Amino acid sequence: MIITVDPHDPRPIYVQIVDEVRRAIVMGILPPDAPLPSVRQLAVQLRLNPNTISQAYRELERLDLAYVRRGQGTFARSAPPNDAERAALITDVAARALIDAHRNGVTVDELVDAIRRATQPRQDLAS
Amino acid sequence: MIITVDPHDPRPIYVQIVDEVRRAIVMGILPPDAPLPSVRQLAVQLRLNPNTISQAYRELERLDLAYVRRGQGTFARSAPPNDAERAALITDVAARALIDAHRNGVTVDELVDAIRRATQPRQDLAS
Amino acid sequence: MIITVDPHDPRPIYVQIVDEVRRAIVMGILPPDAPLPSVRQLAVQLRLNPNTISQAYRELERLDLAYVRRGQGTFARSAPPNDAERAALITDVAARALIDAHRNGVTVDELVDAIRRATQPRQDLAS
Amino acid sequence: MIITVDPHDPRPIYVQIVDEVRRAIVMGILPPDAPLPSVRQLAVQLRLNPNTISQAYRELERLDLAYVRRGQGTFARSAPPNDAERAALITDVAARALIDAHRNGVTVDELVDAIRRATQPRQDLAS
DNA sequence: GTGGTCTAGACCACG
DNA sequence: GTGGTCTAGACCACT
Repeated sequence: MIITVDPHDPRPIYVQIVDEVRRAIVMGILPPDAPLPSVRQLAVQLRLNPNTISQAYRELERLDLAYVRRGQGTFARSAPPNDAERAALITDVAARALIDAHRNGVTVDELVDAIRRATQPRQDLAS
Repeated sequence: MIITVDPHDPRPIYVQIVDEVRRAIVMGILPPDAPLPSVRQLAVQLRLNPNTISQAYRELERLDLAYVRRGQGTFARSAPPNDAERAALITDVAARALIDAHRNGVTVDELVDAIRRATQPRQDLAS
Repeated sequence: MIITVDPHDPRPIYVQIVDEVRRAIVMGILPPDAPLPSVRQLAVQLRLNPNTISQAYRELERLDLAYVRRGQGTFARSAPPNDAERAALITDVAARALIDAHRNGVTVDELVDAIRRATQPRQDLAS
Repeated sequence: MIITVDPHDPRPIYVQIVDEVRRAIVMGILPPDAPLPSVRQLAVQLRLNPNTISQAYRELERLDLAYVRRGQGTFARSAPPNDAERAALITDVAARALIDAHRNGVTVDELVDAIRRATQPRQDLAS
């Protein structure tokens, strides 16, 4: 289980951790009851204060994505969604993006182009 | 020119104002040199602290979307639709969509597909 | 609005604060949208670290009993329950106490006596 | 003698064990000098770390509810039903009820009334 | 070993 | 002024 944080990311660090772990759980990379890295271990690995990790884990518990067993650690809770749930989720994400685009006067093509550009930043520079 | 803010919106109030005005300018609703509402007038209308409006207008000036004429007020920039500004706006929208997708374990391809599907609901089946 | 904490209480301090504020809100002492004491102010008053107050307020927000307005402060949210809700609440509390008592082999009379004793600790010592 | 623990119970595991055994002893289910299950046996049965059972038994000894005979095991105290212990247990139950009531803005009188009402559902209306 | 609580103190964004 | 985030470091309870 690899978790990374980016200090240049505008999201608070603890939110970045929440998002990373959420993704791992939602996608089934972390199956139910799988142990998350311990607070201290992750703090050392990411060179962060344990409190920051703790805050992230507390948030995950609040989101019902993880649970704590005293003296044992933190564990993943929810099962990955089935195909129908996943399809609905994808549609939701797309819908939110479209609303955001529309609100800002951005066309669909511009949005898709920008997404492509952001995720395939470098083409072949050679030749 | 109608500006609204939503206290439930997670964006800071002043950012909401910036976004509203930016959109109006970028989309041509506010033509070059058109006067923006005065700080005091807008503060009364939105029931906000004038400082908040000021902060938004300062940000608009910083973004080169407006300019101040002492004693006269704030005006939309006369420059041609600011391409750089528009590009930044598009990039922002794309970035938000990508964060949302990543958060939910949705891949870029799935996101783009869903956007396309949502906006081209009907497809010509003929040759 | 008076809030007190007792270091001898086994509950964590932040939980004590949550309980005090919750009670004030639930009982209508703090009407909807009434401002809670600011984090710093309460920290000074209770001689606690602001982080501890913050943790309590975050929990209140999680419980949907308070909300935060950036730069303005924290405010009470829910309205006091009506009579029927209140009666149901009281019945629930009593039911939980009875279950607890039964589980521990404590009779109803013993429970009531102990409650009376705990809340009227000193009778007239004179005469 | 059946002992169960519930991982969802907010009480620490070892406290749950103490409470179960305490109740059995206080209520006379475990007569004086009756042997408690061995640490290892109970650990296997409850799928717990033997250290946890040990901690519970140590607490029981501290509470003067059990005693250890080296090489033989742990036994219920022979003393007459421990009045002091029982009183402490009753006080604990009452204290929990009071915290719960206070948390929910329920007064002591309301709590006692509700308890009485719940346990004396029918009342003689005759003379 | 695990997570939970608390203190002290810093810096930031917001209104 | 407000709350939010983060660091550093301490002590505690639990397994």
